Amino acid sequence: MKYEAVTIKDIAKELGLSTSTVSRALRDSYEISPETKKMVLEYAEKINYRPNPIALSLKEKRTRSIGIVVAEIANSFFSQVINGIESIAYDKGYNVIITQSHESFERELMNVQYLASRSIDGLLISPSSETEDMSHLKHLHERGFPIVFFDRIVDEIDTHKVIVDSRKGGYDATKHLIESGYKQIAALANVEYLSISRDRVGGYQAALEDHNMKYDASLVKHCLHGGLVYEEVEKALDSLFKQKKKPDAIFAAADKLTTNCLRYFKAKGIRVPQDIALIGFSNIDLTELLSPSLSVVRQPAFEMGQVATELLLNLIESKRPVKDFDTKMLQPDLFIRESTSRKK
Amino acid sequence: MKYEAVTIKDIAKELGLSTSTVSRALRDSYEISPETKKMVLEYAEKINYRPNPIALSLKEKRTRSIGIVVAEIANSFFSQVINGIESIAYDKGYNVIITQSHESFERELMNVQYLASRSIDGLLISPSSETEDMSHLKHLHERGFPIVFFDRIVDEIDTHKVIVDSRKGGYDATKHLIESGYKQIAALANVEYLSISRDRVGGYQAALEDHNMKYDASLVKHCLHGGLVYEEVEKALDSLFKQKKKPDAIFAAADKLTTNCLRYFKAKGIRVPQDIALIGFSNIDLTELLSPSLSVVRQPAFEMGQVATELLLNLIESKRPVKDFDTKMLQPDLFIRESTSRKK
DNA sequence: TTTTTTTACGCAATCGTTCCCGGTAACGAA
DNA sequence: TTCGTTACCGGGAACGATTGCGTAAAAAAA
Repeated sequence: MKYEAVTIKDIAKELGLSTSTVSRALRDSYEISPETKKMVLEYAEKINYRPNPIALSLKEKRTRSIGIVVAEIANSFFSQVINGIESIAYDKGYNVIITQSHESFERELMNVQYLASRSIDGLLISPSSETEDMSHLKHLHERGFPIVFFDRIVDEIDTHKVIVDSRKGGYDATKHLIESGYKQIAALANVEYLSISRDRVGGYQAALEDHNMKYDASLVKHCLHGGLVYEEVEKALDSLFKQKKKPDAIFAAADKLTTNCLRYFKAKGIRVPQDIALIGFSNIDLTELLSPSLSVVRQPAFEMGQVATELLLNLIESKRPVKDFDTKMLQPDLFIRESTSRKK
Repeated sequence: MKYEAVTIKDIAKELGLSTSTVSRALRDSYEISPETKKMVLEYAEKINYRPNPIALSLKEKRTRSIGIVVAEIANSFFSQVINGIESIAYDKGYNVIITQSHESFERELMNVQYLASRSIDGLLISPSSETEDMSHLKHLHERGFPIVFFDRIVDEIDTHKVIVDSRKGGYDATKHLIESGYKQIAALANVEYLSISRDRVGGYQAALEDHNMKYDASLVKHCLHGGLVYEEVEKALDSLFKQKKKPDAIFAAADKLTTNCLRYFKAKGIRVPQDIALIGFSNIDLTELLSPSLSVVRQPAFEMGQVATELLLNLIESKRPVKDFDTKMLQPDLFIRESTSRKK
């Protein structure tokens, strides 16, 4: 079924004018007489004329739309980021195209390829946990395509980046556990090569050392899909609990890891915080309704989306190639609730 | 900063061919000699040529992309629907553009206008709770623009629709409350003119009557934004608890209503299910981790997205105007947990 | 050898819009 | 009368890709 829209030609034909005149009348050019303008404008209104953005894009070599690649929109953190992105983009007249990698490198590649082949003016991306090879993004960046990274960043590509002080988040969470009396603190993180994993675990390690507690690598487990699949969390926790010195607290360094820990404890009849304490990165807005209510490190997701978008639009609208790039760092918030009550 | 992509012209110039020849070589036309083909293909590969989808769209009058309008992607139900949509769309080579109305009519209008002005081939929409006037969609539909409604449908527009048997969902939830011994069952719903509200409350009413319990309109409250803002839920519950016959159970007819009820009870120190039972429509995957774990009516969101997309693609790819429209009805699932334990 | 067919490619129109050049009236001034 | 100005408007190229049609050269058939 084809849908035929009205074009500038239809107006020109009906009114006995040329397309140039109609175009100019619609754009309120000084070269067109007031009467002609009025006539064109009224007729355009009458037949509900809308300029074809596709044709405009072709001519202007810009689409006034930006692309987003996130792991999962179902993840509260990402949906909050997206809301932040939208809030700025719409203000500036940009449209937003959202795609999901589902933590798959292949999907990410597909999405980036599609988006980049001229249907967007710039890209906001938080790479999938599977993504080690960055050449797809590197190529684009080298050819001057505007890219801004948020949350998960890549050292080898020099462009604007927006991150949360993950190290501080990990540090504060761990410090809180230590000060609440926990002694065997395990950490659960996303894959190692991901920037946020390194930093969050780095903060965890620093907090331990600052409090004269030994860092034990066997207490740190990594999950390939960031907890997206329950089984990987189950496996990690199983192995933790099989060790001779069982953990009495867990620091989970990602949203899905945190909730899947809780799911695991519930399934196994392990009580939180009596048997084990739990704190994690999470942006879900139900953490205080959980059983027990969850202590979390919360990221300023909405703000992150806003900042990233502003940076990207700067890149897009800059006249000259940008060579100086910023990395903005936002601060996480620590929320203390029942899941890390002081150890008795 | 402008990003210059490689075009077919660059290849033609470099190889001393015409653009037609290059185009045909790339599309593997029989009219081109094997040697020329090889040469073109290799050079295209070398400079990483990608056809410009904008130019193709202009010529073919189709963009191979579909638009989505939902209230909130942060809502689990919608993000699951979107995943269902994507799963089908990508298989068929369609791209997906997601927009959010945030339950605002104005935002919905903006999004639909943008999407429809020729940048998408079809529309999947679940109108905002504020939307009473459907003329923006009606106009499009009358001009043959493919639209499929899901979840929230509109009687006055005759096109494909995908819904969940909301009446059955409301009926089953209410029946479960009755059979668990609750006597004063209140209902909290989205705005009245929304199809799903009518049906869910309709099911609630039918269940009461089938069990010889009087339907009391004062026990049914509506929230303009479907519980998106906590205050409207607070107000509705306040007024319910001020009545002389206080409810001993609540049936919440939307995701946000359900969780905000829980939030309210927690804030007021009202125990669930001892003081009041709670059951609601919800698609969040944390309901069993809540305190108490939540009895819910769950909708087959992913499947709904798949079915809606299949219907839409049928419309788009149909040669002749479609006059016969389907309304597919999917079945909800009832999950019984602690929040509706039998009354003592 | 001549005619026909096949092969392999180029020309130009097309999609909807903008914008650089022109062009032509009308009018006033010289 | 003639030139210059201003006010309006149209022709046509351009953006990138596809495609119907035309055609030269080569190959095959007569």
